[in-house]
Amino acid sequence: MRNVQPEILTLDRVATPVGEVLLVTDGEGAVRALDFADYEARMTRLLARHAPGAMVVEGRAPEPVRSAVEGYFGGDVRALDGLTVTTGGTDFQRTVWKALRAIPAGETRTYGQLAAAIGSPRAVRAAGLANGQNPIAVIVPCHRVIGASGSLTGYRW
Amino acid sequence: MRNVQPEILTLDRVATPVGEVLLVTDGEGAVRALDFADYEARMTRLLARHAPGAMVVEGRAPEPVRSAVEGYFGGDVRALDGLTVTTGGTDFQRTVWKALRAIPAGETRTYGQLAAAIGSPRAVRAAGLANGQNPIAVIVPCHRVIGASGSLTGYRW
DNA sequence: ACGGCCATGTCCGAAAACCGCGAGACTTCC
DNA sequence: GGAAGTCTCGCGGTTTTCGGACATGGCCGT
Repeated sequence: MRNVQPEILTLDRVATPVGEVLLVTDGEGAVRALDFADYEARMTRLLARHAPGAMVVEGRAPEPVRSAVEGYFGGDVRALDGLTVTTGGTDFQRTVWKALRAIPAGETRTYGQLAAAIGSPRAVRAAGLANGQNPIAVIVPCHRVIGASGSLTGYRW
Repeated sequence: MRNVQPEILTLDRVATPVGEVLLVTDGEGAVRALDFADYEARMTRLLARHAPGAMVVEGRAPEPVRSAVEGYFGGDVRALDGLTVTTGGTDFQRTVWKALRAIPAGETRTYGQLAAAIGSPRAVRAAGLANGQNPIAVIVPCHRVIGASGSLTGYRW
């Protein structure tokens, strides 16, 4: 094989007040990955896992997506809500991420609440893990989840 | 992910004097897999390994390929020589299969000769295994390889 | 002559480790 | 006595590692 033409992903670099972000979109305008430039290695690793064999080329993201990202960092916390995201991962992971996006901006949840929301109240730790595998930082708000005591618990990046 | 549009493969069923054969071709007319209908499960498994995510639809293979297969089973042992095949697998496996196709019709080789031909004289057993992973029966003549003593050794199907 | 051992590359299944947690028991300090 | 901090253990899904098995053949020691 290996003549199967790989999927083409576009990597854009968007300047924001808090630093440069990397924005990866696919041919259909869906966001595939996003992270701060400082964590490029991490993002690349996650992307490789979720889109094996994809070819990443530098380029400009579709305008609506680009505007949304700029708008968010410009102060409009809801600017990202309308974006479509496409992720790989297992069913469990996608379920977790979907639940994450349902958290309104400004609110927080504990890992326990998150686990309960996806129907597996005891899969607390697993939910935390899935949280960390999320390739789309910021849009999928992994930062809105805190420990039961209100602490940050981890978040090592 | 999983909205990556999958590659489309065509599965044709060709009647021959010795039974029905399954013939899988891709959009470029290359043979991707071939086996007798009795071993459909095995072929599907190998295909899944070598072309992950591909979608298989029933249909008619390109006419030149179809004719070649019919011609071979009709008695023309060289009818398959001109076909192009496309396989997945590791480098080692592809090397083995390429060496296999180089064996003229009617001749045989031992596993040792086969291993020597690909430059790893001691990888005898590995060569045998690679032989079994071959998704394209008949065209890639796994049946022209015998044990050093002239026995059939395995070939459990 | 005969039997046993080892090399070689890959796949597969099982098992264990890994984690961005939380509850409950226990200790410590007022 | 009570409140707050600490330790231990189990939760569940995913990833990684490891140990076999396999379509054999040559070499070495008996």
